[in-house]
Formats: sequence, structure tokens, C-alpha cells
Amino acid sequence: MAHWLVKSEPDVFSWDDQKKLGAKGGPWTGVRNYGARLHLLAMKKGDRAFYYHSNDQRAVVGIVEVTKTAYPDPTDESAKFVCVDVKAKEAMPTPVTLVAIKAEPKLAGMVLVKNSRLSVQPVTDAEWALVCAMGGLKG
DNA sequence: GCCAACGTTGGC
DNA sequence: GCCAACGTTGGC
Repeated sequence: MAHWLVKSEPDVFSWDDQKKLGAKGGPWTGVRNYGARLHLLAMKKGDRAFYYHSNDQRAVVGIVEVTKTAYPDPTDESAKFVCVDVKAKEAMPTPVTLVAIKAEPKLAGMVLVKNSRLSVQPVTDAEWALVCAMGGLKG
């Protein structure tokens, strides 16, 4: 199973908003970047992704699960981009901040550190396990 | 609020 | 197909 990280601006769509969608989840739309698009296309049902809040919070606040693989993004009029459906899986007992991630040498290679602007990113198994541990989850 | 970094667009 | 200009994102 592959792991990912998806970003959202909490002002626009937050972890709380995602949680309110419940077990059914909902579409993760709005990606307008070809690099991110490739990652969306690579997602499989059951894959998990860190849910990262940019801007004010700058922390991994939860984990979502992919419930539907990529399909055309209904919010994209050009019909070029895709979205997936995700549902909230579990919250981080302790949010893992960008500061904490940057302070951990083992995470220096994370895409989040190297290319913070990419809105959908792959996460390695080692990174996944470590961030889970830092957030108080067994992984 | 500023600025650096990156991606995209459009002219040639 | 290249590259400069521009717009956007996101960290600080």
C-alpha cells in the first residue's frame, strides 16, 4: 500500500470539514498541477494519506483513506484534471508540525520539506511510520 | 505582508 | 521547442 500527503488550506477545507463528511467521505477536488495529478492517478483504493494544513497551522493533523480512485474533477471546466474520493480515517493525537518535521534529520528528504508547494505528494514507508510515531499513532 | 520558489503560459 | 514573463503558493 502506498502512502501520500495531501494539503489543504484550513480556511477553504479543513480537517474538521473532512470529518463532517463521515464514513462516506467525499471528493478531493481542486488540484490544478500536473505533478500532483500524476500522484492522484497513482492512488489506489485503501491507500492512506496524511492530511496537512498549510498556512496558519502547518501541521499534519490527520489521516485519510482513498475510497475511490481518480476520475475527472467535476470542478475543472477544462476537463484536464482529476480527483479522488477520500474519507477521514483518524486524527493525529498530536499534530505533527512542519517545524517538528524539519527538526527531524530522518525527514529531511520528505517532499513536504523539499517542495512544499506540491499539493499531493508521495510519502515513503519510513517517513510514514516516523510521522505516525511523532503524532502519537502506532502507524 | 513580503518574498522566494516553482509551474504555467505564450511569444518567438 | 525554448525561454522569458507572469501568477500563485506558502513559509516566514
